[in-house]
Amino acid sequence: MTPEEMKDEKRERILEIALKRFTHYGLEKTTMSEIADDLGASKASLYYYFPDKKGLCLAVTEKLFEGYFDELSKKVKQAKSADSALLQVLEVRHDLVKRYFLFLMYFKQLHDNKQLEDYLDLKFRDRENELVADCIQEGVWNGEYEVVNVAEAAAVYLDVLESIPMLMFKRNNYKLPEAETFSQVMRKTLVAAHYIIRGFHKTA
Amino acid sequence: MTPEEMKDEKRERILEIALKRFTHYGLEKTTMSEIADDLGASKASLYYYFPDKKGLCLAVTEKLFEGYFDELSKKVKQAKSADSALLQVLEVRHDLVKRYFLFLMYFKQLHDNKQLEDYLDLKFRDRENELVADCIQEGVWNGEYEVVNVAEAAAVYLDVLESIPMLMFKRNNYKLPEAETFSQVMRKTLVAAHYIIRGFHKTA
DNA sequence: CTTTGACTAAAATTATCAAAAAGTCAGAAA
DNA sequence: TTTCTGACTTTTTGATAATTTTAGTCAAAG
Repeated sequence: MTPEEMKDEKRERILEIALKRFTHYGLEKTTMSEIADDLGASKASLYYYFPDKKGLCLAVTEKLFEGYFDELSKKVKQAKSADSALLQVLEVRHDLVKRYFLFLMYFKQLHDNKQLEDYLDLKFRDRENELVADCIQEGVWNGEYEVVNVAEAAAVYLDVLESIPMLMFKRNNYKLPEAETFSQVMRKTLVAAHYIIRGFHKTA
Repeated sequence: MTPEEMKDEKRERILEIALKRFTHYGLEKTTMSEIADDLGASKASLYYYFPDKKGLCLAVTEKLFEGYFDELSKKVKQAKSADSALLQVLEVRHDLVKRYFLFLMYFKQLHDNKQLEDYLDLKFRDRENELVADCIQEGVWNGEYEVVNVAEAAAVYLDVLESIPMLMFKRNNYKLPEAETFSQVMRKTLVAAHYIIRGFHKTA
């Protein structure tokens, strides 16, 4: 194993450990010292692998989203129809939110930084939009759908998938959700998605 | 004029004055003394007409929503089709949010009280749901729509109308929106409503 | 090249206290 | 009797300062 590979591997270990903490306690309740302790090393050594806490968080985020998009692309490719592809998007997305709720929730405070926001919009939202737009475009081509502005339709679909959970969590007074809450969110979102998708279909 | 009517009229004046302050400065930036000054009376006299600040806020809220529902019912009754009725709901709702944004926004902090939340859910959300359900039911009866669970469909429609603006305000970092932001919100919500409504229609 | 303990700087937390606001009440005014 | 008020108490809020925690640095060691 080359030194370069050693270093990458250690970076990966740090990312895994950090993700665990972030998932369980959230960003702001995780200190660099705790991550270092979990790693069995000193805090200072973390700064050898990452420039600062923000950099570490960003790397964790990217790793998480890469995994998300891998899963998403796989599921969408397997789908037999545009309808089922769009429902797959809903499902994979829901799994992500359920699993990494705390991490994703306290995301914002990491990004009081305009630059980072833009970066993530590009990397995350745009990519998701394109993927969904492809699903809808596919539906249009095979005659399943009748949609004039495909990009707009994709954006709306994703906006609803994002906003309905927000609404539900608000109605839950922003408390940490129980399993029951998540399944309510899933149900609501599914119904909304159902009608939106029906709206993509050809009308009578 | 009976003494009872005199009292009611004064109550109304207080409500109007309070609503003005709440609209302009929000709930927490409005003191009872300021309202009293606007009224040209002493703060203590307010407590003759309302039990406490919460009670006053609640009365203002109810008055506001009564006006909202009056407007809403009128517009919905005038609508020529279920589609246009549902779009009227969107429009009247948008006007309300735009006009009383500050007041509606800082609503939550008034209602750290479970009891009040429930009360408002009953009085406000349920009533809105019923009204929209009637629109959709009408559409089903006249052959415009094909919707199995009308109450569920109504709930989804209103959830989308509520959640898309939330999402947009979040993306605006919860800053006080400019006029331009409101029109973006309106546009987004309109597109979402468009597809949901299309989803209510009979499919090919 | 990697790691660390000991360090500094910055941020978050808590404690304190004065000012502001909510809310009360005995009694005046109508 | 009904409506209103000035003077009052209690509660909340906000600013500031003291304290602790955490991020981040660095010279030196392995």
